[in-house]
Amino acid sequence: MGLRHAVLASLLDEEATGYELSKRFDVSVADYWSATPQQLYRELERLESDGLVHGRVVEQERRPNKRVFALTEAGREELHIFIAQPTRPTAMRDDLLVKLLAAGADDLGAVRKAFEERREQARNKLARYDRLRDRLLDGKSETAHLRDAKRVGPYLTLMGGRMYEQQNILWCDAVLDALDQRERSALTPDPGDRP
Amino acid sequence: MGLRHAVLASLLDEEATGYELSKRFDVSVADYWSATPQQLYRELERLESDGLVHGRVVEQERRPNKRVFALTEAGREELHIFIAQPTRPTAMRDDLLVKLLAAGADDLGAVRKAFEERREQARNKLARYDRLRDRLLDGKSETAHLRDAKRVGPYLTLMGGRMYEQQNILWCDAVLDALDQRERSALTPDPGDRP
DNA sequence: TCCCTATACTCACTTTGTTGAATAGGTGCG
DNA sequence: CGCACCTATTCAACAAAGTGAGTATAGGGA
Repeated sequence: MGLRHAVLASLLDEEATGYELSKRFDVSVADYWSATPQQLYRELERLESDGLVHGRVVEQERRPNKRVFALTEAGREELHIFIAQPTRPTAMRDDLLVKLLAAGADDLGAVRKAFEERREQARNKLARYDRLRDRLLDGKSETAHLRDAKRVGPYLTLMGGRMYEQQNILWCDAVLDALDQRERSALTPDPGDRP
Repeated sequence: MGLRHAVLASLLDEEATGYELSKRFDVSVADYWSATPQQLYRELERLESDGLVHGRVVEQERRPNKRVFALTEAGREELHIFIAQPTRPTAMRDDLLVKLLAAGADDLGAVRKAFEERREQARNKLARYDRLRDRLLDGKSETAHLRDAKRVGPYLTLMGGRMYEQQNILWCDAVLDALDQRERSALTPDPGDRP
């Protein structure tokens, strides 16, 4: 039931069409959730049949008609209930971990490449988060924002993503360092080594 | 195809029955992957019919017979191929993020509770990782281990998990601090505030 | 003796996520 | 003018992951 609540949360700020949501979940919300258009349209239909969102058709002249979905009272209530329920622990499920775990001597090159890519991605995300953060704070201080903003969630989740990517970069650095060390000690004709 | 490779990687060190794997994936490998027994039995069957693992029945006297699965050459090859393939970026998909994002003024108590729980879980995991680390290093230094060990994956993934949990704790601290600030500024009769 | 836990596995089902394509008008560019 | 891309959605089929219950045997403790 993950996507369900992610969609509801995404509709908290403003109503949206399936298409708009697919943009958010492809780029913006994808920071911590992703979904294809198909999933979103399906989820929206289910949410509507459960009465948690309400869609109205907006006729457009020069574009296909669209259905704009908004949260209902029941939808807001559902979010309250969801928030109050126990959170089950999340596993990482990152392919990169599996690759590193499984890597033998032959794979170190490929693993290095994978980690360099990951580090690059993490750096890009971090930069994006920093831009989003600046926009969100809009010149004000963090303290002021946390005091005055209607909802603190958007800022604090952003900080969560930011810290996650920073840690990610550090981990990639550590792994790449370790691989370097390996390579060097494999190359040097190691004099005093145990067979 | 996530579980598939996680299972293969788990069989790299030693063969196992579905039951044993379910233990690993419930506790140990669950550090970064989790699966129910049913998933594992199904996955093992698929892997066997694809020739990536091979199971042999071990007759037991005082226990039900069991099937012990081991990697085949094709299984090892599959892991090499997997490692060399591009890694697709992983989304976080953490309910806690959605909860925080969606939280309004009424939900701050519930959110606080959720974050305190998460922090506690993270601390426990961290402690477990530290124990595993000590066992893995077995008195040797990190440098020595990285130089001499057959595979560096187990240690480096452990360090990844460790860093992840440390960052998790810091994030929980930050969020809980922010919620505290909120509460205080909501309680104090704020004199010079904009309506 | 009875119940609980551990071993070892299976069946049936639902929910999620992924892939590929079809439809259909509009905008911008060279 | 044609071609690629953007808006906006739908259909069909499948693969992967998760849920819940059930079966059977054995050992240990109250």
